[in-house]
Amino acid sequence: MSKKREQLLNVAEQLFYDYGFHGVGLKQIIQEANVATMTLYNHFSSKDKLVEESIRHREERYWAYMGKVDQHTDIPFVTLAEQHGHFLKDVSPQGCMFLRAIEVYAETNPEIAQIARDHKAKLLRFFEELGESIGIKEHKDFSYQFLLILEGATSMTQITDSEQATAHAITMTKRLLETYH
Amino acid sequence: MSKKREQLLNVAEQLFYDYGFHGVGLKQIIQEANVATMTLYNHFSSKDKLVEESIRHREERYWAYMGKVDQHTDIPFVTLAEQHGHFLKDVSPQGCMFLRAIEVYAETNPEIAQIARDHKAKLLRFFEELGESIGIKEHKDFSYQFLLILEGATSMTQITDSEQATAHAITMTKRLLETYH
DNA sequence: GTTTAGATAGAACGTTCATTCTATTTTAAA
DNA sequence: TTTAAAATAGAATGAACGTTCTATCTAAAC
Repeated sequence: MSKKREQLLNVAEQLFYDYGFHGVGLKQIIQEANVATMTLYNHFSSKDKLVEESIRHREERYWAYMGKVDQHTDIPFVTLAEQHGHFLKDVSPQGCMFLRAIEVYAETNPEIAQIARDHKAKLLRFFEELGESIGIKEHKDFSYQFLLILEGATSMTQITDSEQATAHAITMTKRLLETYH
Repeated sequence: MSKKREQLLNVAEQLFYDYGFHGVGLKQIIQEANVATMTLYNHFSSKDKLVEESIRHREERYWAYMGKVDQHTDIPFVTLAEQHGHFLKDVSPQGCMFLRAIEVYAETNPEIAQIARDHKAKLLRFFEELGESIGIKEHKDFSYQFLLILEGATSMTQITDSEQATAHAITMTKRLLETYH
């Protein structure tokens, strides 16, 4: 993978997250990435394509936190809640970039919105399969409610702080496990 | 209150919600509200002021759902979860406008971000006082987790649908009440 | 009937936007 | 060392942006 391309994706992901997809111009991205205009257009055919790739880029970062959890522990879901909390603290203290993409592009660029939706669907399926594999009763309901807790923690991070949000999410996850185990 | 002003606020709130604050131009708002450019500027001194008032406008609509709940019931929190669900279905099926305002304006217009934050703080305080008044143990923890459930339901509405999200939120609220009652 | 305030349409302003073009320079492989 | 590809700075384009201006018109209030 090209070095310039990587720089562009890192800068774009950060700026899009901080100021919103429509709140950042390509000029700013180009400047902060130390890249020429045509370098951007050689790697990405349009701003919307750059948005697309930025979302995929963040998806990989999220799975770097969640995908490596040891699934053979007794309590992988508590660890997953903790990892989600680390992601909130390190990367995503101001809400969820995927949900924002759905909001902003649902009506204007369905392709982008779908990428974000697919990510959430994949996450839910991941929880369902993991829940089933460790013998959780009604693993579909359990997974839905577990994801609801994580999404709630993401939002609460915007209102209070990630530590508090994560601590409560972990408490709630433990109670959820008691209910469905 | 002026009729034109009300038209502007209704249209602006809807368009800002559907396409994002930066995704809508004043031209579109003016056209859909059937109003002249200068009429908008006579009522609101800038686009940012219109954004501000649109957020306050939506705040009133939210309290119209949540503020009228009979607080002398045994189970006002279940009713509040239901009302939140109605708000999601009727008004807010695509995420939370207040959180989006915080995200987009945190760095560029702190005044707008603060209005949205104040709304969430007020909501949390409302739950805390209500929880204390009906004798809930550790009413602060309870209220935080209740709000986390509602925020989670708002996000899950974007991923699945409001009916499913609300049903799970009510189930979780009932369990939360068992824990803290 | 006259006055006063508000609303109208639409042009104009200066800025920013995404995108394209050009011409030069750097980089890396052959 | 030659060659081809990639990256550069920066100007040019046309559209959209928020905002202001102008000049006409409507509608009550006196």
